[in-house]
Order: sequence, then structure tokens, then C-alpha cells
Amino acid sequence: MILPPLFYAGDTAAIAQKLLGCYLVRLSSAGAVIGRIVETEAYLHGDPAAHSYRGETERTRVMFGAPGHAYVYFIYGMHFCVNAVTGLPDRRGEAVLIRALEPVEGIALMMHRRRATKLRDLCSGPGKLCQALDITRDLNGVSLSNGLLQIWSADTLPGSPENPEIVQTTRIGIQKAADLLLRLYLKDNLYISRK
DNA sequence: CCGGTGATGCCCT
DNA sequence: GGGCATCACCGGT
Repeated sequence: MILPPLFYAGDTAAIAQKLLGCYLVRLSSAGAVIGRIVETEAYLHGDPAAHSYRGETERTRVMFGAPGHAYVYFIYGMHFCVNAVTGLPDRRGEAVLIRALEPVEGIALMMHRRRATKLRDLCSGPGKLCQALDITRDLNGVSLSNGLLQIWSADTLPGSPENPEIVQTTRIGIQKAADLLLRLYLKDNLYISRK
């Protein structure tokens, strides 16, 4: 079942945890691709590591919009990253970065887009998964509850444990607020970006 | 497996 | 003009 917009209107750190095990679904003319979310990071209101920290700009406009939409940004001159806009009270610039997926469906298409052959290299990082799912700036601002990019609940497909063990640790690649435990991943999962 | 490093575009100061 | 929510590649283990 598609997660409804209300799913994203709540405590952002809690949503980052609840998104683990859910499915990121990308529909396109090339075919459908599905990955199970195995790693996330929360970015909060008043969080110096969040893009929204310095207020709303053209780039961060979507972050300050309604929960349940995709915030896609371009980084390091060559990569995209995708977030789910979250938060209640909403429109404060909170979001959850999707950092890694376990490939589920459309693996041949993902391998073609990534020019990769190893399953573990397909979606084990925020830039990699955007390449595998063809997520670019075109998808910035789209609803996650209908359309070309969706998130489905964990019970949509068989194979996920009911109460998976979750590891909570520090976020990757940031300097500010580096001590906050806002990175979450499924314990022992082979497809996370790094240990 | 691990760590170091260069490539690259654009946002913000 | 600095810095960035990254990645692939290379070399040494």
C-alpha cells in the first residue's frame, strides 16, 4: 500500500525509522524499479547540517513545503540525493534522506543505469540509488503518494521481519552537528552505504 | 577489505 | 571563491 501524505506529517526522526523496510518505487517508461529502504538519515529544524538551516531559498523551497513530497538536490557536481519531506509542525524544513536500498525489482534496469554488475554496488549510497532509479531534478517536488516516485509500506511485499533490529548512529559526510544519532539502518543488512 | 584522492556543478557568502 | 547530506578508482593489505 502506498504511504499516504499523513504518514510524513509527524516526528521526523521517528519517520526516518519507520521508513526502514518500506519500498521506494520508481515508475518510468523504461520500466518499474523497486528497492527496500535499508538506511536513512533525519535532518531537523534548527539542525545546522540541514540544507534548510539558513532559511528558505530557491533550492530548498520544497523542503519547506508540505510533507510527503520528494526533495531532490544535486551534490558534488555529479550526484543527486533524494529526501522525503517530513515534519509536524510541518513546513519547517525537515526531511529524511534515503541513503541506501536493497534491490528488489528491476535489477537489470538498475545495472544498466549504473553500469554495474554487483548487486551490492547498485543502491548502497544516496547518489548510487538515484542513478539506479533515474532520480534527477525532474522529480524535485513530486508527491510520494501518487505518480512516478512512490513509497510503499513494509508489509506490501513479503520478506521483511516485523520488528527488524535497527542501528542508530551518526550521519555521514557532514561536519556540523556531527554527534547527533540521526542515521538509521537495518542491522546486518548487506546493502547499506557503509559500516 | 581499507584509506586517500580527484572529478565535478552549483549554492551561498 | 569556498564548501558541499558523493562516488569510482587506485594502490596497499
